[in-house]
Amino acid sequence: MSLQRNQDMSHQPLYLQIKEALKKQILDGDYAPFERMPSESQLMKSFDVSRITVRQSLRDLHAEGLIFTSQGKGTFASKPKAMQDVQHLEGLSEAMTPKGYETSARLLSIREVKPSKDVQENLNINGKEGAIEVVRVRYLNREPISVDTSYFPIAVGQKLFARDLSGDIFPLLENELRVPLGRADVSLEARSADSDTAKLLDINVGSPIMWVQRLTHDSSGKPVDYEYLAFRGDAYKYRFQIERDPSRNSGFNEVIK
Amino acid sequence: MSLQRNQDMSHQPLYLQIKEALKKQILDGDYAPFERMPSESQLMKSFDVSRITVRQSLRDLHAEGLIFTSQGKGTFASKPKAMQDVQHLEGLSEAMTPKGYETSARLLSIREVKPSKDVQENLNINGKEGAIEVVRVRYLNREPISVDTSYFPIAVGQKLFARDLSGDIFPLLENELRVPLGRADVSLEARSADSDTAKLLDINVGSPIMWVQRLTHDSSGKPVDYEYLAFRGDAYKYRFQIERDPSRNSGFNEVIK
DNA sequence: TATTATTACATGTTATATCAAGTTAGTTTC
DNA sequence: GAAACTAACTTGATATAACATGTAATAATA
Repeated sequence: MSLQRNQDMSHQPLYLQIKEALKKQILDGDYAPFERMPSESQLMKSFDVSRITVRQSLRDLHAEGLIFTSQGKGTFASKPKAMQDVQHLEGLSEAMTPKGYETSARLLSIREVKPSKDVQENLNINGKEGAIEVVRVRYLNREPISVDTSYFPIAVGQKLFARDLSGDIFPLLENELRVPLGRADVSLEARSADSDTAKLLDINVGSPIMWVQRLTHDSSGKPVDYEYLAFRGDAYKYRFQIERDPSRNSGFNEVIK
Repeated sequence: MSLQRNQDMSHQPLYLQIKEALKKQILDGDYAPFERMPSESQLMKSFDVSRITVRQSLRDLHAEGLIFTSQGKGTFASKPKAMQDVQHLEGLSEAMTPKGYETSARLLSIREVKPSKDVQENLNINGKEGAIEVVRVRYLNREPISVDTSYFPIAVGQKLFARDLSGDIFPLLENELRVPLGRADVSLEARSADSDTAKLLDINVGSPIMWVQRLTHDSSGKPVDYEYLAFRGDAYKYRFQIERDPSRNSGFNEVIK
């Protein structure tokens, strides 16, 4: 296994490279659920790194739930997480498209920018690469309801310059640019509108807005779109259903033995 | 600072002892949010351990969201945000406890009331029946983060009078009152704090709050708890993942983006 | 044969030591 | 005075080393 070592720029830490390599193997099914993985000393040899570096990789994988360890026994691939149902999606789309209303978008700007720390971390790019920023205002029945600020990696984002961005970007990505979309991480919080946002949304400064951060990945798990969505508080409601988790178990050590 | 070292049995690893000591300091408010904490070398001296041990403690605290670091600058106490997962139905303290936060609740009132239209419809009771109203302020790390107003049908609610309501109500319902919980309907929106809420949450009137309505059913589908949760906007974040449904090309992609 | 040591190997914990890289404040230089 | 340099911090990454502790298979023993 060859790692990109510290000779020039543009390299990731060894432990991250190892983590990604192992992660890929697990996700590719090279290790079946509950199958034992190579021991730390084996990994040290095959990657030619110290134990600390190996353990740092394993710790990250553990934190992501991809592996678990058992002292004296070894390290094992986890059972892959069950897919979430799609009920959330239904709730969100329902909130977004009340029947009989039309949505549209107005493009404010599209340009290459030096990405902020937050954008860098989420898109997994370094500060030297640029990112493509797209700012739009979205309307529901002629009324502004959100300001969307999206960041794309250069490779993907450059293709957007020549496209019509007055509609939806996701179908454009999927159908025209052939970027298969996968998981998205979303967070919601209530904030106050700053003056720019307030002006665009036609509300008073300080009015409540729903602040949404969403990181969308392609089907291989690579980030393709990180965005901030500022929704007018009085025009946005997020509905969904959740199930009580009946299994309150702890730890998988029992499973092995 | 004296640590229990490896002389006999019944001791915890040094890094865990250090982690707990620092955690206590943070939760006790010895370090204000965003305040710089002692550097790694200072911690090495004061605890008389190696840097690796200190860093292991800090890594755990970081994973729990209690601190954040900035290379070259230092390590800082976080302003903790309550985060809940949408996948499962759980109360706040259930969600937060495994992440290293301390939660508590203060009971403001519990009484029988004539239910509002909204409560009647959601609990599926008529205006002649009463309902039990429980109002509480919930705290995270000693700071108020939400005002919870819950309504229960008489049958369930009466049993709550004799109970300790300073913790989470869900486990109480399930374990002590033997009410098996099932699905819940939830909605989130951003609102402004009214004067009562603002006073209880120690924020200014008009500050953004996350307004949550939640209707919880038992496992047979009968409503058992309808509640309004007013979260401080700066202390609450709702986070979840969604999967793209490959079988359907419409869905959330088109709607949102 | 059944039990007990032994041994080999697994992860867990901790120490010491470098070098890299980001930040800050002071000092020098132009 | 402003810009550049430097020194002294900070956290980040990585190597080598040792011992503790848990597990499993094998060998020795009762």
